[in-house]
Amino acid sequence: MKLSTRGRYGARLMIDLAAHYGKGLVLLKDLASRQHLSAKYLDQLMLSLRRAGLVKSKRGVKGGFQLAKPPEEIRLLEVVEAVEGPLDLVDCVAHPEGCPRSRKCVTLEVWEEVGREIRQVLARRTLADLAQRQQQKEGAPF
Amino acid sequence: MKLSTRGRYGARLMIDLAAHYGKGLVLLKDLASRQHLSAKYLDQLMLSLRRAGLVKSKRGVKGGFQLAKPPEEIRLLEVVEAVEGPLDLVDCVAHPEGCPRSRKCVTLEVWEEVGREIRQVLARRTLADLAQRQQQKEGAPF
DNA sequence: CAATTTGGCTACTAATTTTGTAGACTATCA
DNA sequence: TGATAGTCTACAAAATTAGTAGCCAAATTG
Repeated sequence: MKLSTRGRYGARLMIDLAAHYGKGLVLLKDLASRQHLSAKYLDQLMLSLRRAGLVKSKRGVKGGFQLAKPPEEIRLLEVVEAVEGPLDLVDCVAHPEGCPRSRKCVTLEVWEEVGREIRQVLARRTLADLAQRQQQKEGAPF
Repeated sequence: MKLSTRGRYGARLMIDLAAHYGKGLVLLKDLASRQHLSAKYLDQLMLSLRRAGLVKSKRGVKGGFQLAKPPEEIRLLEVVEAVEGPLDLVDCVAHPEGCPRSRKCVTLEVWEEVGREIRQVLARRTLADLAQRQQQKEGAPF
């Protein structure tokens, strides 16, 4: 019941990109060194984020990454689902037909409800919110 | 971000025990065959549930298991946490001192909030609720 | 156009976690 | 005292996650 590194790193990555929004492209290696993460691994996360339509990239000498839309329009939920896959507590929520018990399963309903709740919390936060809070914290003494 | 089999089986186990509450001890092997699970694996889950004070057991010839308190007083949250451990999305919620970033980490707050929400949903359901719903569903045509 | 930079993508390996099994031990009852 | 049934630790197999390697494709610059 833990978020994997993909979700955690993905969130940090996108908040970083949000902080640089409107200031041109950001290099993957800069992102990696700022966040103390392996560039090669971030590379993979970027693949997912790009395919989900959350970041745009440009290759070659003056290349880099940037958010595909303003940080106000990107919710943390989208980011996490892009890199982690659907946020359900159990697979049978998405594929109830695979389980013969699903029709008579009381716990299934509960797992569904928890999933909805998780998505709601994550959908409340946009990258703009988070980037702003981040900046406030940076300024604080510690 | 999935619940493991421990949480899923644990819930089914306890709902089964709730349905038999007040009717004497239940044998592990009966529990296992009713739920189509390995007795040896359930054995382990029972260990956790007993240590958490949720079930009582008796050894020997007329032994078996039963809930340690009435089903109305056991919440799904207790069951899941007993077999899965603390329901936090990230470890740094429980151990922020291990991460140098924790003080300035904006995502930490979000993960904490999600954790609270998950616990709230699971705390709303008691084993009595679930066992009753279960019985209703059993009776239904399909 | 050739060299260099930077992202795109696939495949693989290593580490970790999850899922289960084996087996020896202990209590209880007839 | 022998059979039954829970207790507990350790181990093994399977699955998932985390991270690396390496080659390809596009853009820029000289």
